[in-house]
Amino acid sequence: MPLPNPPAVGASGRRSVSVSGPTSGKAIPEATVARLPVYHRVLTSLSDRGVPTVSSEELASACGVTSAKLRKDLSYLGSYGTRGVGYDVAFLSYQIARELGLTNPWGVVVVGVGNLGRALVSYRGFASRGFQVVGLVDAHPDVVGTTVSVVDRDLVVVPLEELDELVASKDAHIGVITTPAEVAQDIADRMVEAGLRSIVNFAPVVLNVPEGVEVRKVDLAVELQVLAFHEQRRKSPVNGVVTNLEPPIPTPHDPRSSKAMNA
Amino acid sequence: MPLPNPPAVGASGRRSVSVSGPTSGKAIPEATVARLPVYHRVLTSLSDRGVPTVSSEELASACGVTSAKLRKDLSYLGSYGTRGVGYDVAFLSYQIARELGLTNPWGVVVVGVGNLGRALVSYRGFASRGFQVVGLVDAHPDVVGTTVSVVDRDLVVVPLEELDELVASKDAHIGVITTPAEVAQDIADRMVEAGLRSIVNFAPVVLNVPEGVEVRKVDLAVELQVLAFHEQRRKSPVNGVVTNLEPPIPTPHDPRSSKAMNA
DNA sequence: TAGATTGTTAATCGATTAACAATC
DNA sequence: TAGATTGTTAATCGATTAACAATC
Repeated sequence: MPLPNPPAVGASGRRSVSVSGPTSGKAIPEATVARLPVYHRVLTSLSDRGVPTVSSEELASACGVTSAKLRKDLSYLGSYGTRGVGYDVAFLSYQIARELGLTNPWGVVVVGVGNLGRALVSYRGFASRGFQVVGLVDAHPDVVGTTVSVVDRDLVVVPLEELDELVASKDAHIGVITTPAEVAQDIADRMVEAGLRSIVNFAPVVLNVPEGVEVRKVDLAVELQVLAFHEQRRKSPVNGVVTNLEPPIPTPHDPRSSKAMNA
Repeated sequence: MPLPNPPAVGASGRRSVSVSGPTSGKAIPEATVARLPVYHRVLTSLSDRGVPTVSSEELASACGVTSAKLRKDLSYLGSYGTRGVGYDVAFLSYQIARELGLTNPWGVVVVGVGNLGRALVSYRGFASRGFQVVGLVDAHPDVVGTTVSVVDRDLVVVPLEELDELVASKDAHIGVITTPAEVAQDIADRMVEAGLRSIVNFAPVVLNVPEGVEVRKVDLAVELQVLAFHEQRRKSPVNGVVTNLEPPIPTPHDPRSSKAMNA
């Protein structure tokens, strides 16, 4: 019974995501980790449609990356393809799921049950394999005690004071912040205090967290502003600024009255 | 009347974001562009609190980056600081706003007025300087014709067929997709057809768009999965996989019956 | 002036890419 | 076998970092 190609251990040794690899071995670059969920989703979709195998060219195209990048990314996980054939969809999907830690469920606590929080927990993407909303928290008395239906059942919103208890009793690992910006830092502090080490932050603030706690920020305003930058470039393709002679709006006062504006 | 330090033109010439710079000149790296909105927000906050000047060390700390990175980023825009003093908050804020194209407003059209779409348009972050929701679109007859209050006024949801007309009449430049995944590609096609070149996609699919159209993807599932990866590493710090001897769930069929699983 | 802080340089690091030997 | 496609290499590219000369 021939074993799969043994994962190429050793290699050079870039500094990346701690240790990992198929059964032992190489570190996985952060850029690769961020793409694995996309590969996994597309593979799941192919699997649902009954596609048995896929080439790196086909899969890459469906994922919006180049085939070279895809193959390189997958090579960090091990040798799961077959030369001349491609990848077995179900097998590769499972390997990625395993690498991402999706084979057992992670408990998620959502703090801030306003419009956004409610929208997210009812969002299909949340139910995607490996995650379960195990608690809803809010500080507002009007919201606490109300029932919100998440994917598989109903949850009662609990007050902020019960966050610690909730995290412990439900074995939650991930916190999602959907509060107003003003209170987000306080919520983050409480989450860390409660033992959470992974946070998704939807509030438009930079969170200050201790070493070892990972924060992923989701910010519509940032996305819009990056797009606006490119829109502006489109309008004046050669020389950035269109209305360059408009009146200097802010009048620098403190130092640098010399640095007012230039034509 | 001394002019500000002339922007250092020329330099080496990395390939980055087309052309740009203070009044002419250097390209701005994408990584820098993605951080400018954060700098801008923090500067706005400092300005609101009446802080007149800030050092790169202070600002960097508030933005969650290193001061070296901050200064390098700002150097792409021009020389807007004062050695020995720091940066004038209002002045620097304005320069970044100008660079990002936030000095004139960009019209935004939101397609998909479900829970998420509604939450986003009522979200404060949307009202952040330079953006205005000028249209709401939905395909569902129950939603079309209903009124939704956005930041400054009410908008009536229009049917998908009126997207072209809407984009043209309101001079919209950015499209936001908050529909179910199944229809997102169709919506993207229609947006491109309507003339939009900037899209924010909240649907969990990879959109296929022509050259020149920019898509920013926002995906909670991806964020959660990246965090799950790190959580898993935390559980088994040395050797990635904990339950490595669990039964091989997917049985690869097509090729590679040889590549079943390894211990 | 002396102290503080910027703007820039150069080295390092990580990510991408193209090409191709290995091999199914 | 001949054709197809992976896994890996090496070159390139872009981003980060530390250090410091310039200068307010």
